[in-house]
Amino acid sequence: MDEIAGHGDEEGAAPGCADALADDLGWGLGMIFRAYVKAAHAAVADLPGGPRGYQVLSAAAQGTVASQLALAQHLGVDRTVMTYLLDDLEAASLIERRPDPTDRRARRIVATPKGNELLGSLNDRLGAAEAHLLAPLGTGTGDTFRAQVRLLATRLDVLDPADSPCDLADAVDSEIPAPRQTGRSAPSR
Amino acid sequence: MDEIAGHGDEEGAAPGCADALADDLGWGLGMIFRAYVKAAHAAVADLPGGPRGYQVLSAAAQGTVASQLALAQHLGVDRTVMTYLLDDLEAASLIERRPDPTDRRARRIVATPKGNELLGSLNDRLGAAEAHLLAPLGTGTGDTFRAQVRLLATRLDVLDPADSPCDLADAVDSEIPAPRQTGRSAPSR
DNA sequence: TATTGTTATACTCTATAACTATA
DNA sequence: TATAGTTATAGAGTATAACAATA
Repeated sequence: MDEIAGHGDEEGAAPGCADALADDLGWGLGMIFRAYVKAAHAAVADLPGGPRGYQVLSAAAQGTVASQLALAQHLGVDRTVMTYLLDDLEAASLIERRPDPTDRRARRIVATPKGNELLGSLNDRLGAAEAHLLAPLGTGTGDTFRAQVRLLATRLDVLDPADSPCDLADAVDSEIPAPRQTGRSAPSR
Repeated sequence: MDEIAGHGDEEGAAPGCADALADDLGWGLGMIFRAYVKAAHAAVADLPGGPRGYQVLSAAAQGTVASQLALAQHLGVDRTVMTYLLDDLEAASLIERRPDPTDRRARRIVATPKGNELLGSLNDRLGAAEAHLLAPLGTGTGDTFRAQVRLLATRLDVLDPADSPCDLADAVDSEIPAPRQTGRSAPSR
């Protein structure tokens, strides 16, 4: 897509901090998302593809990935990006591309034993990083926040019908033609 | 920073959708953030800089922007990016760079009358877009979510002391040397 | 003819390094 | 010497278009 990602700040934070940006949902989401990506990137360390490589590996370990395209759409990336991502993960012997017996064009993505083993430690490290990120909310509110994020992410399709998140497990047993959407909001310049 | 941004999906969402990715905080945050950026981009339409241009304009309208650097750090972008951003906004007569009487190196960023006027309608449109995004949560939970996002975003500094969000208003009256942080977590490859 | 996956190319955005002027 | 702002360059990441294999 486009922007909203950067790096560090300086110090001198005030407790009150009553500026308009703090009331801006976009600013808050950007701050949190940026902090998460930073923490997640450190947590997965040398995993090919960074945090997104983890998402691919995690999905592959479930054995429900019908095709590269379905996985790419589920993660919200282009299918060409998925090719590079899988190339790196396969080169690291973490996942495998297996031919789909019902469609020789498609490739099922499965995790290797090595991939499953690594996934275990990655889950632990990412879980710790997430807990650290949500620490300011406290335990109870942190769980509430997680639930809200999950609910919101899985219900985004009611806003934009072309953006539905849950097509992974479904696409396995039901092959939907999926009309390709190409419309984009015009950029600034 | 780096990745996690893409585009559309296909349809066929199941209500249950019980896959591991939905439990992944990073996946959820990515989905929400991506949807927000998409909606915000459409809401601000032809504003130079897109959603980030709005954040700059919003901060400028407050009259508390001590310098371009302070604003850049507050928004989490590089100071070089801020130059381009302000160039475009100034060319559109939405903001002005005024010399700081106390430091002839720094530039105060203020919104022009035209910028303030535009900001009003942008606030309306963005507010509607945000409400639409949070609609699946319901009114009460939506406000709770907003509050949690705000709280989390303004308390991220307890995690990484080098990343504090509230240095905008403070930097106006107290000039802090601010040791430049250059350390970065090593990327995958 | 349409779709999956791959490859090559171009574009956008970001990061790094200079440079000027001030302090 | 250090900092604010600018500019130029290089790099990472992404999107677009073409292609081969299959449906």
